[in-house]
Amino acid sequence: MARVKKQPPMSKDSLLPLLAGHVLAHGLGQASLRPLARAAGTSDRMLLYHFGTKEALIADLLAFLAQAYAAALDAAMGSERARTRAEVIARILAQGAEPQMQPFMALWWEIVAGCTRGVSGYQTAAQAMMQELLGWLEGQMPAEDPDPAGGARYLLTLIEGTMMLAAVGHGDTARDGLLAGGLAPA
Amino acid sequence: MARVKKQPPMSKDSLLPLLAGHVLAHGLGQASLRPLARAAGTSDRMLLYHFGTKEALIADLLAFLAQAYAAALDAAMGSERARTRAEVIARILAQGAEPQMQPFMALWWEIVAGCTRGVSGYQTAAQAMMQELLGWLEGQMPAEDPDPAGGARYLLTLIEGTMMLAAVGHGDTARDGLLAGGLAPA
DNA sequence: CCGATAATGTAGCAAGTGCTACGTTGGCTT
DNA sequence: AAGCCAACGTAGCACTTGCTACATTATCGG
Repeated sequence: MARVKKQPPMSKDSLLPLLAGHVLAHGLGQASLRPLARAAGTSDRMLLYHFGTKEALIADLLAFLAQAYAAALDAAMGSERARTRAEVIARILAQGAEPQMQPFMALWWEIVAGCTRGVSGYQTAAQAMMQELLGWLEGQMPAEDPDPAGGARYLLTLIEGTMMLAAVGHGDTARDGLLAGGLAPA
Repeated sequence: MARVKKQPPMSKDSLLPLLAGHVLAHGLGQASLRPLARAAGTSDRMLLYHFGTKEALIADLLAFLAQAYAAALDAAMGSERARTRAEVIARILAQGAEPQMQPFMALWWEIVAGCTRGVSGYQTAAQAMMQELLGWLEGQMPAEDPDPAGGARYLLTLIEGTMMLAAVGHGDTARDGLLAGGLAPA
C-alpha cells in the first residue's frame, strides 16, 4: 500500500528555481549536495543524475541566477528616466537596498570572491550580471546627459563601491563620498 | 632513540604568521583545522589548545591580517603627496595591482562576503581595514585639495568600485568610468 | 630530586562531504 | 505481452570536518 505520489517529472528546469532559492537563502559557499537536495525535494543522487557533477550543478545554477537577476532588474526598471545622475544613483541604491534584493547582494559578494580565486563558472556569471546592470544603467541615464555611455560606467563604479562599503558597515563613508562628489542631494 | 626536536615553544604569536600565510594562499572559506595545522607545523589538537575554538582562531587571524594589511600599506606609502586626485587614484590602483597584494585582494572579497552573511568577526576586521585605508587616503590627498576628508571618501568609493569591477573582469569598464569622471589621465 | 602544571601526541567520535554500485520502477515501443 | 531504457530509491564508500578523551612529556618551583 505504498503511496507513490505521482509527481511531475523533475528536470534541471524544475530543479533550478528550488536550488536557487536555497542558495539565495543560505549562501553559495555552504551549498552541499544533500541540503540542496532536501530543498529541492530530492536526493543528492538525483542531483548528480541530472547535473552530472556538483561543479556542473553550480555552473548551471549561476547561469540561472544571473538570468533571475536580469529579470529582477527588468521588473524593477522604472519607465520614466531620471533627470540627473544623482537621481540615477539614488534610484539604484534604493533598489539595491530593497529587502528582496538582499539575498542577491549577499550572493554577489560570494561570486566576486569566487572570481578572485579563479573558480571558472563564477567569472562568467559575474560578467553577465555586470553587463546586465550596465545596460540597465545606460537606459536610465538622463536624456540630456552629455556622455551616457561613459557616465553609466562612472556611476557603475561609484555604485559598486558604495555597495561594498555599505556591506562592511561603511555606508556612511560612501554617502559622504557621494556627497563630496556632487552625486547626492545635500 | 626517538629524536625529539627541541623547538621553540609555539604560541599564538608564532602561529599566526604561518596561519595567515596559508589563508592568504588558499582562502578563508576552505580553511579547516587540519590543513591549517599542517601549514603551521602542528596538529589540529594544538590549534584548538591555543585558540580554544576554530571561531576564535579565525577571529584572531583576521585581526592579525588586518594589522598585516596596515603594515603593508605603511610600507607602500610614498613620502611625497600626490598633486591631483587622479594621481591619488592612480597610485592606489597601481599599488593594489601589485602581485604581492593579490592574496590580500582575494581575501578581502571573502571578508566582504562574510560580512553580508553576518559572520561576526568579519565585520570588525573589515571595518578596521577600511578605516586604515581611509586614513591612508586622507594622508595622500593633494595639499591644496579643497575638501580632503570628503574627497578621500569619494575616492575610496571609486577605488573600491574599480577594484570590484576589475575582480570580475570588468576592469575596462571601471577605467572608462574613471575617465568619464575626469579622474584618470586620458 | 619531586611533584605539579603546562604543553604536546595519539586515537577516536559523530556528522557531513562528493560520488558510486546496484537495485527497482514505470511508461514506451514493437 | 516482451523487452527496454530513462528515471528514481537505498546503501554505502572513502574521506574530511570540528572537537574531545586520554596519555605522555617538558619545565620549573620547592
